[in-house]
Amino acid sequence: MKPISQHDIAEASGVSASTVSRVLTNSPLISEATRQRVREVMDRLNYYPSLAARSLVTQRTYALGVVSPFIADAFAGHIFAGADSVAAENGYHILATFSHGLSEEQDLIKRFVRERRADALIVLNLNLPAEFLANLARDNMPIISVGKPAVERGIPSVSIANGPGSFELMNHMLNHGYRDIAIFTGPTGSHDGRERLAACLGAAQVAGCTLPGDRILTGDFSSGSGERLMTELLDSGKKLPEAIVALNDAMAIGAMNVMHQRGLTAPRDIAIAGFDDIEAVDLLGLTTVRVPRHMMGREAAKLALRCLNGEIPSPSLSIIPAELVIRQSCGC
Amino acid sequence: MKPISQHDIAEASGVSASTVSRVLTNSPLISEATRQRVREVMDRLNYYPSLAARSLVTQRTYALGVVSPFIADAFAGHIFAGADSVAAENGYHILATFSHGLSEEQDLIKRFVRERRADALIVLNLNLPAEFLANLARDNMPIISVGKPAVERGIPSVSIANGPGSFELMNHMLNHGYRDIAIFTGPTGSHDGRERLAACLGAAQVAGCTLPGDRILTGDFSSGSGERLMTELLDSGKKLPEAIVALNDAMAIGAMNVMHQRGLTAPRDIAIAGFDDIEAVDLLGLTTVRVPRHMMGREAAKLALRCLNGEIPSPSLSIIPAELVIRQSCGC
DNA sequence: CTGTTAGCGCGTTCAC
DNA sequence: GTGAACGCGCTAACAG
Repeated sequence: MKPISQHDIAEASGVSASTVSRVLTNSPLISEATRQRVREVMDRLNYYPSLAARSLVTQRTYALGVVSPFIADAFAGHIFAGADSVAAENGYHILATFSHGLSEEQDLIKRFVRERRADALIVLNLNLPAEFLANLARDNMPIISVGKPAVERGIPSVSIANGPGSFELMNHMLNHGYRDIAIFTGPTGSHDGRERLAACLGAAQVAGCTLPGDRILTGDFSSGSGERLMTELLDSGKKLPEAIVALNDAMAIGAMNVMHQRGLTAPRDIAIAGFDDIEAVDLLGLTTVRVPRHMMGREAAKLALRCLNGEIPSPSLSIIPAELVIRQSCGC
Repeated sequence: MKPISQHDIAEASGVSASTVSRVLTNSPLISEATRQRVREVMDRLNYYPSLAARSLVTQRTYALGVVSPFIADAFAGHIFAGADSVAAENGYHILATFSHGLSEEQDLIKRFVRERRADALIVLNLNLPAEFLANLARDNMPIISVGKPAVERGIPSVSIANGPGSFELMNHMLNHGYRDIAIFTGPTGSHDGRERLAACLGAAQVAGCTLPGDRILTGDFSSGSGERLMTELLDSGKKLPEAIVALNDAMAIGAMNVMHQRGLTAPRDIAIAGFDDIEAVDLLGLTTVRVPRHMMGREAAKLALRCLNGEIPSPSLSIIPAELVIRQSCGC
């Protein structure tokens, strides 16, 4: 069954194809009467314009490409959902792709661009070489970074308020009266990790509490490293800290697992907090800082859409507030 | 900067546009020599054919629509990733959308179909009225169901081997020597819940172990209901079961939380197992059954692609094996 | 094997 | 206000 075309509508309503096109594009040069009539016929025949044909002439696909590193699929789901929600509000769709490694990512993007599959790109954990990005710019393809800010490279970005979030979290722990606090950090290369650590240290300092160097333990954001760090702490024979602030939830969970195995519980024996608010931690009662992934997706899509309207001076940074989520593990 | 077109390639390589088209579509009616030459020019000029133009004539978009209920975004991420992996292998892309409620879902799908945004549809938790599906069929849009099988409605489906998975899990618990086992079930309406329960009961029976009615506790797949059920068990004053089989992980986690609060640990005090293998449970050491979401996505995309090649007799069911994942909570 | 011709379904001039 | 003619970039006959 062949789909109905503009031409069919034209015939059925006794006008020309261009008139139908005009009502489709909401052209003002149309009498209300014919507009009504044509609209009716379109409804009755259940007509939608062919995107391919429209794209061909407008050079727009009404799709936003979202490319995510393969690992991040759970994380990505929320970003997609957020982006999709604003996309849908604007007649757009989300073209989702996962990349396995940097070089494949570049190929994917190149295809998106050259095939004109999408009007703009949203890239998670953007990590592309500068010259590659320059080429994209030449192709007139707006690109948005989610997660790691890339504003200095002229790319509108949306990222999390790591600083304020960590500061607030740390403050909360300090307000509980804890003074001997250990911090489980992320890998040294991590942008998020650095920001979070700095803010935690800052909060401690403001509270007149200086953390000795051996209370800053370097992990890698994996739950395994959380387990390792906690084990070291317990096996060191030294005095245990009153509280632990893990710079992400996975490490916090790892730490809690070890505690659990040793018959310790949070916050009774050691208070603990994390960062991210991944699904699991609600169930564990972990106090943490929420990274609103859905909203990040929304924000990214908004930026993308704005770029498409030429509204945005390329460099622009949108910081999503991170909300302290208080559960029981902190001692509350 | 205007994108290069087929025409540009034709000029640059001294042939006609159709020749370029032929090498693009891998037509055999081309001399190896010119093919090489044209290919070279395409590479050099970094040319990719415009999808819109191609779609317009071939009536194919090379996109697979995936629509997921909004709630399932974490779950959906893995399905997307899986579907995308086979899509990519075939030059396809994934158009992802989230629906909020059934009526919006229908609207979304209708647009997909009429605008010809996608060549086939993959629907998660398909729950569409029969007449609606009939219309889709009239529009020649293949549709695949993921999760709930809908084969009886003539729709190719991919779902999980709930039965075998649960049977194996239950067997494992029985092999541990547990005879007094409580089961936390899903909501009565749930397809998955029913299948899992039946298999558990079957396994018990085979082992010559009959579970009394008060050992079948009705939950709703939420962690809250797991907590509630466990609390009831503990507060009942009656003898505790040796083991608990929760028909999904969320309930198992809820139950573990309550145990934890009461100073009990699994498997020491009560052994426990779940179903799904969501991210959280690895960290908790929960024995469970893995639902391979990535593979389900792959399978769905394969089915969709096959439909597009006319290879599939509409009704077809693809059951993804569910793998027992043994951790510590069962007593191992 | 290759070039020429004709649309695919739509938006956009330009006349009327 | 409305219709006719043209072109977006590509594939698919039809000739040669």
